[in-house]
Amino acid sequence: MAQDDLFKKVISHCKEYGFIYQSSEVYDGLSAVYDYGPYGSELKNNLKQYWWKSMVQMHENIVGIDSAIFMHPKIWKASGHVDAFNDPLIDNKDSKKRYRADVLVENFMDKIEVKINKEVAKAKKRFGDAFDEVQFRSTNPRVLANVEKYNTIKDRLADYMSNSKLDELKALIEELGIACEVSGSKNWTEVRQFNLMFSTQLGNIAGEEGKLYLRPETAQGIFVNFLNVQKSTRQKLPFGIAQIGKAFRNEIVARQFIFRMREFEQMEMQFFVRPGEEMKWYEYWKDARLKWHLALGTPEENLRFHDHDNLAHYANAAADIQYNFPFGFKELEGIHSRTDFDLNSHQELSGRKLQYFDPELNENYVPFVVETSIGVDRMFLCAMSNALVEEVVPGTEGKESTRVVLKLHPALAPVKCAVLPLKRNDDNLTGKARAIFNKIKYSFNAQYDDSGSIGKLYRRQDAIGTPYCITVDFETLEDDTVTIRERDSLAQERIHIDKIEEVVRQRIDMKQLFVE
RNA sequence: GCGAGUAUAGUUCAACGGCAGAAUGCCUGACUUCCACUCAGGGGAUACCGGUUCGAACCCGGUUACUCGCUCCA
Repeated sequence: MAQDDLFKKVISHCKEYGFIYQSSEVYDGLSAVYDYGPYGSELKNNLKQYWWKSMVQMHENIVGIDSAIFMHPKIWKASGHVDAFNDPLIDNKDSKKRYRADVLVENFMDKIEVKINKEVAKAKKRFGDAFDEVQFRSTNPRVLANVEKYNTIKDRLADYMSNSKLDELKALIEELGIACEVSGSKNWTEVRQFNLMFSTQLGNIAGEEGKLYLRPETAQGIFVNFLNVQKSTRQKLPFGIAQIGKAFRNEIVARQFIFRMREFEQMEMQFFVRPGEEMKWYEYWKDARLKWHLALGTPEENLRFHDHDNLAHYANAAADIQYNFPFGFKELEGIHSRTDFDLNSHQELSGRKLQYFDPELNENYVPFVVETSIGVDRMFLCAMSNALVEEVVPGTEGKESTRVVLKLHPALAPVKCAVLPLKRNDDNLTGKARAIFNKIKYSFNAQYDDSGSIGKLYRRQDAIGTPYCITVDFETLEDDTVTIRERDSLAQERIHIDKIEEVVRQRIDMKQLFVE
């Protein structure tokens, strides 16, 4: 399948088979918000369960929490989200290129600086050894004028930025005659503020609300609970705290289906380590997280590491695990060495000590943090893009037919097993099949279906990724055996009714993902 | 957010400014001994709001959503 073709097919398959719907569709939808349907929520839950098991249950030194979405507003001050994600943006109407307004001004200031230095260099050449640079800088009228200009701009920019004077920022850009690099024109839109965080209010009396943010990441809920968790679970460093939860971000451009949504779900783990040991653990988690993806059967060639060049304000090393989505290699998961930035900030702003007493070193310190952070929805999209296949299979009377099949790992599949009567108009067969379904439904998610020919029923189950189909035929009525059909190989095996639960349970067991 | 394009049954596509149709899927029944069989019947759509016109799915304006470009990230 061609790549962009695949993307369209994934989206329509998700809708058609009840995995994902556009939010508020009857009202024409809500931009960049999606709802998970019956099979989608099963798959999503299975992904979360796989992550939780592998992180929390498989590590004695990792525990899980579930912190609230609402948090004290100061948390976002401390984390840097209030300041770092409030970029003033401006568009050039001719080139359609978008810039950060403050960066435009800063670039202009850089040019002035270059001019000054050129002037100095020129004079140096002219005067030779006798040149006194300090004196020249403090007396040359052209240099002085430019320094004056530079400082004025710097002060004004600082004023406009810290006081959100967007109109004046635009006026400054026009006054300086800054032109777009691409179009060369000075045809600018208004400067607009980009707010990363959604705000809401606490308190139910109008006018008395306190401003509150919906969390833009789950990590801060872990940081502010660091000591609570450490003390109540008696953990010693290194140890980790994991959390799965919703986060909210206003995106400038939110697109590409569920890849970038305004409301999304994160699976994050913050691993607290002794300062100086963070790079060792950073490498450890990079490796561990890649293995997690490979265990699911995600092809190695579709996964790669991508090291960040521009580090976020809190990190000293950062890498992405990228997946080859239908629209190219994009970030699926991030592994960040977050230093002690977050705990330190919270310690400063709250005035509470957030330190660990290390009995080995006999000293207190603020731990360093290595974070693994993966988007559930991106993982969902990865699993779906990876699994959706169209293939030619032998059909009736030797004719070939195509089938659409979701080759999800059995442990992730929304429905584990379908029970299908070979003929639907025979009460003995349907009755027997229903009885089998009613027996196995307690063990795992199963389905009963008799509304079509056996071939059609198989195809339906293929389309939602059901790994096993139990077919009840006339032989079943005689000796209580059924055929169990495997989704990917189409192989059929005859087993006794009493063995169904055991056989299926063993093949869908998540345990097999943890065996090295 | 800006620009360009798109919007008709669940899906894929038709319909001159003049009765909105097909295929497929779905539901019901019949038939069928292992990979979308066949037959009969049924339900189902012009994204939304307004304008032009005797008459609008079709022309015009606006809104919304989606796709593609420009930025950021899980």
